[in-house]
Amino acid sequence: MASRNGSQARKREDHDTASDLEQLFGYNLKRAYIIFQTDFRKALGPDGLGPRSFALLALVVRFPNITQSELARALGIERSGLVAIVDELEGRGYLHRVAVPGDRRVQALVATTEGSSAYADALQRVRDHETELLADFTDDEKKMLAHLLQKIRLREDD
Amino acid sequence: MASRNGSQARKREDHDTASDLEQLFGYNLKRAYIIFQTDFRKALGPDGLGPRSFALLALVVRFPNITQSELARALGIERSGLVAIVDELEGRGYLHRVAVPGDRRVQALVATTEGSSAYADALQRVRDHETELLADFTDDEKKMLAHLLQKIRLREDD
DNA sequence: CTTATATTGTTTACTAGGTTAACAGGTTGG
DNA sequence: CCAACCTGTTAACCTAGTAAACAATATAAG
Repeated sequence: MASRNGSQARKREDHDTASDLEQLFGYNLKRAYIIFQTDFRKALGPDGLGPRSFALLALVVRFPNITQSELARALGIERSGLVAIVDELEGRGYLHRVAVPGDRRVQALVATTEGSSAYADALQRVRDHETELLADFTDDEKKMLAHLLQKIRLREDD
Repeated sequence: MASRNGSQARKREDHDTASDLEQLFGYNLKRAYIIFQTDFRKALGPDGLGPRSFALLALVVRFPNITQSELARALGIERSGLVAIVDELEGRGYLHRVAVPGDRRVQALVATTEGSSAYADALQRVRDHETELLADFTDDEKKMLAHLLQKIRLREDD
């Protein structure tokens, strides 16, 4: 039995006992992000692309011959962090590094046909999972959410 | 001269060259979260509390004698992940583990006065940094953002 | 041309923030 | 009394990065 101490009689689950955390945008943003990320993995399966690989492949498919430095800038991460992701995607046969005639430092990235179709398939799954996650949202709410998140991203380079 | 050239000069950032990523909620949520998290650290300094420790301390201050299992549920992480955070906060002298008379398995957590005031200070800094990050947002937009993020969190236990 | 500076991809070591599985000790329901 | 279940904890692991150094290459300045 071991009932709680008298001073601690109120239950944690009560709505009127919310912590400061619930009012903070950063905390709620994080929790929301975790929900999406978890569902992303579920949608693409245990052997499917991870979020990072998916994002990188999206850019390579969209911008053939993009370089790793450009990718790093577009994704907002360091160049060094890209290497492992590119290695993984090359290992799957989804893209390859190709030499660029004018500049021998650069390794441009090009998606294979297998990579393009794997990406198209993954994109559909991701869109479906997002649609389901936001099933309770009206079109206006979705538009508003997209707008507000984009607006936050504008503050990126301050 | 200024009008046409200016808009043509932007290359990758243009709307007509956007990747699919820009339309995905998960990706934008992640980027927004990164922006907040980075600014959080800047606001609290190199030796300040990290986001995890801050969140845990917030709950301990708000709910004295909360247990680690209850914390894990509230924060949405595993019990095992809490140990290091509690150790850190105990090491800083911000809280301590206390035995609970009725149940010898449990170690209830109580914030010290030092912990409470460090938390109050940190909370103020975090609120200020969020205010600044969202300086371009109207009150309606902030309310809407808070509402939408909370709504996403409702899908947590599906 | 030559020298200084910058850029590109890469490796290595490190950090943050978790998870999963196992476990000992303590509690509780049948 | 015993089986099942909680609690905190450790250990090993995973994801997603950063920071610093480096060789090869490219570009700018004198």
